[in-house]
Amino acid sequence: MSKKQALTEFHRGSILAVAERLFAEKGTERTTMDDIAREAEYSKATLYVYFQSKEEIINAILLSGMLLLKKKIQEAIDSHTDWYQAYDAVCAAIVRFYDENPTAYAAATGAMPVMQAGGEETKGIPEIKRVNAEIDELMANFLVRGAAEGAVRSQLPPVETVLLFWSALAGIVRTADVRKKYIQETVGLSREEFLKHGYRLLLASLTKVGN
Amino acid sequence: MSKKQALTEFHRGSILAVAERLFAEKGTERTTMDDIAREAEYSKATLYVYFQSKEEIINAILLSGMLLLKKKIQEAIDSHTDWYQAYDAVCAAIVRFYDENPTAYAAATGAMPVMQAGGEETKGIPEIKRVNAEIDELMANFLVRGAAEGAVRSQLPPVETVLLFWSALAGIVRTADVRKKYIQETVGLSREEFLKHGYRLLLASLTKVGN
Amino acid sequence: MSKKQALTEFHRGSILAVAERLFAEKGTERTTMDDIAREAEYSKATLYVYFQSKEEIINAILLSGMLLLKKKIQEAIDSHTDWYQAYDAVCAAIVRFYDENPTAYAAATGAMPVMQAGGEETKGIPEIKRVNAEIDELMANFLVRGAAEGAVRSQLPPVETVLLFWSALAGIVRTADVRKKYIQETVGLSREEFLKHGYRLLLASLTKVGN
Amino acid sequence: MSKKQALTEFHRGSILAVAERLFAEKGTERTTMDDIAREAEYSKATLYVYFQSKEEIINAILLSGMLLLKKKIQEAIDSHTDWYQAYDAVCAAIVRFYDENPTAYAAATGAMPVMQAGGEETKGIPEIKRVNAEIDELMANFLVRGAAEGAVRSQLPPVETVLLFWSALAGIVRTADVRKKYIQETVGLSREEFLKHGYRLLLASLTKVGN
DNA sequence: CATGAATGAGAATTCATTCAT
DNA sequence: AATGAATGAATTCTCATTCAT
Repeated sequence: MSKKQALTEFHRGSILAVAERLFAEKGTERTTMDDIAREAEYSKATLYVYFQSKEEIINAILLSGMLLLKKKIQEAIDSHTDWYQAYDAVCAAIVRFYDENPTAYAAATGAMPVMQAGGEETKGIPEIKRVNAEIDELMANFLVRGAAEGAVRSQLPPVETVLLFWSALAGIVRTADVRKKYIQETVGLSREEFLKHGYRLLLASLTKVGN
Repeated sequence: MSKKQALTEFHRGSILAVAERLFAEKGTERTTMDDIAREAEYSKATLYVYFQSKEEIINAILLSGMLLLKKKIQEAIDSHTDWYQAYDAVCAAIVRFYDENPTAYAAATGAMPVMQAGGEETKGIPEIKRVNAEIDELMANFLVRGAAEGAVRSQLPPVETVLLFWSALAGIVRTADVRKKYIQETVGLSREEFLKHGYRLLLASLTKVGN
Repeated sequence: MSKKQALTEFHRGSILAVAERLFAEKGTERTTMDDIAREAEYSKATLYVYFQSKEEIINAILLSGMLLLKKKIQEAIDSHTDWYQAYDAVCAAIVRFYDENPTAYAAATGAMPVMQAGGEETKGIPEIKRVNAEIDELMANFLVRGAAEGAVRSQLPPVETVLLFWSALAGIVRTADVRKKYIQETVGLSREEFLKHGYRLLLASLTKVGN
Repeated sequence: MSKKQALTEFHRGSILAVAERLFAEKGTERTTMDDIAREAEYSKATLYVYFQSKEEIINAILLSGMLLLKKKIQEAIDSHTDWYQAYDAVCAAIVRFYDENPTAYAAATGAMPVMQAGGEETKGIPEIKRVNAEIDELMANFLVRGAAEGAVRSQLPPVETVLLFWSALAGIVRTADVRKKYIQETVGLSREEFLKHGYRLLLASLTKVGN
């Protein structure tokens, strides 16, 4: 990559980092280009040098986030030969990802609509959907491996189960964050403990015997 | 309630009904006061006679939605003496509620932030939180009943498990809707089937033996 | 017309009057909604209460201008039984119109493109074109009358001749205005004299014998 | 001219050629410096090496256009000894010029304001005006020649008549272009035929006997 | 000389909210 | 109570111009 390209990537990255943070804090809708410009310490016009529109910024965050998520999950899967340990690693990776990329996570789990009302699929959307599907596939294979190792109930259809597991986990992760204070007050668990219990509970639904 | 109060309630109700529908269609952010006024056939200024702000309209919808949800869940719990049948009824009620009150559901499951960034808790928020807690309690008791009847693993701490179950189900319901098309294409299940499989899977995590 | 409608018309009229003046001074492109709002002493948002867009303001000016022009020409035609006198009256009316409605005049003579680049004919454009055609017809009939009275060379095809005459006159009127100073300096004629000579010259091209 | 100057002229010419084309396509206002830079394959900043501002580019186009026009008219005048034939050649040259240099033509005929609202005459404007006057003179002499040859009514004051003729022709040329479709539909004439009829009609106003 | 990069100053349009009647 | 009218404050996006290298 040339020096010029590297610099461009650097600026795009700075902008995306700020945007990701602001989106996480206030949502994409309530985050204005002015906000991003101010925090990123660029002029508003400069934003438009690096991105064609606000939507492109959002999509860039979603896409890079999804790619990262895929990578993290893959690494977690490969990290342990023991399926149960790998399962924990995968869940932990997902939680960590949520912490660092809430906006992308929202899109990955369908909590944010990825297509515009306009109807025409905007630039970048197809890639996002593709990576989304690749993640599903990754997880489905992981389930198949679990079944092969005797850990997972073999009568569960992998793809469907992945979608269910994935959405259930997404719900738990989201709740653990949004209602953190409430959880602490009512059941006295830190977010991390709550999440751990959460994916243990989900594990029970996948495995042969109550865990 | 005096005649005047009744009339006021009528108008508030008309407005809320329209707002709920529009929020469901376009989201709260993209629904304007103009939209609501036009569809409800009031002048925009009149909206401000019955509600102090757009936010109050949103909160009113959330609150009434939560109250309704609580009622529906209570009814479902009471509908069957058999715990397993009651479980199905509860899940079905929740899904139905999501269809009819997506905005309130989003708030009930934490998918929508209920408090303003401003810091000061706006009017109505405490009530919403209270009802939210009451629903959790209702469900916790239902779990306890399940344990008493031998259906639910007794070592599960009820309140915590409810929160987990609740958030997992919320995730599944949301995904089933948002990714309906994707689910149909990849696993060939209708939304209803997918949801049914979903709460059966979650049931397995609660009960003693794989179901 | 109700009082309300009358008031609305009043406001629309005020806005249009200011816009017409600014368009005349700086052109439609360089006149901003801010300019119009400031001069008309409304807030910018109020402009959007009375007109859906800047384009609607422009079109409204064009249409009302064209209607007025048509009326003035009709009146001029009817003002004298003698064709030559009526001819002078028509030319004078057109000149006067140019003074008062330069923007509409520009559109009427094709000096301003009436359709948007977008392709889709925007609201109001068809009416404008229709009135434009009606004016051409009016003038063609006037020529026919001139021929019947023996004033105009009868071998001239009326519609075509009107288009030519009309565009030639438009050119003269425009030049008389834009190059007023230059004309004064080089030939020592006031704009009015220059114009009078202009339409006398054009008359010569229409009539049997050099005039 | 030094080699350096020649190179500079080359670059200025490249830029102006592109700008002229774009101005013709979209108008000066809607053509951006970015557009020009992209098409001319220079960086935007380089444009400012060769021209102080967008306005200077516009003026340079106007000036070179006017010079070209003057040359073409001169050639047309000299092309035939017969005045009537020369007249046709002049008109044809003007029409051709319009096709190739619409922006300059607009300025030459006053359809585009040549001076800025700012008041201070920008660089290049005086030259433009001078050439404009020279063209007028050229044409006036041509008229005088016509009178001497007995073709043109001798009582017509040459300079004034040139201005009138010139503006009338400008109007016809412009209309023939802008309303081409309308003309085709209503009188069934191609633009070329319409224009020919146009300058024949104008000829009648100049000559002794109806033509 | 040539240019990549950056931006200040707008531009049209939107929307929640207020207020006189 | 009900509302027509008005608007301040944003919002996304654009563009001519500058400047360090």
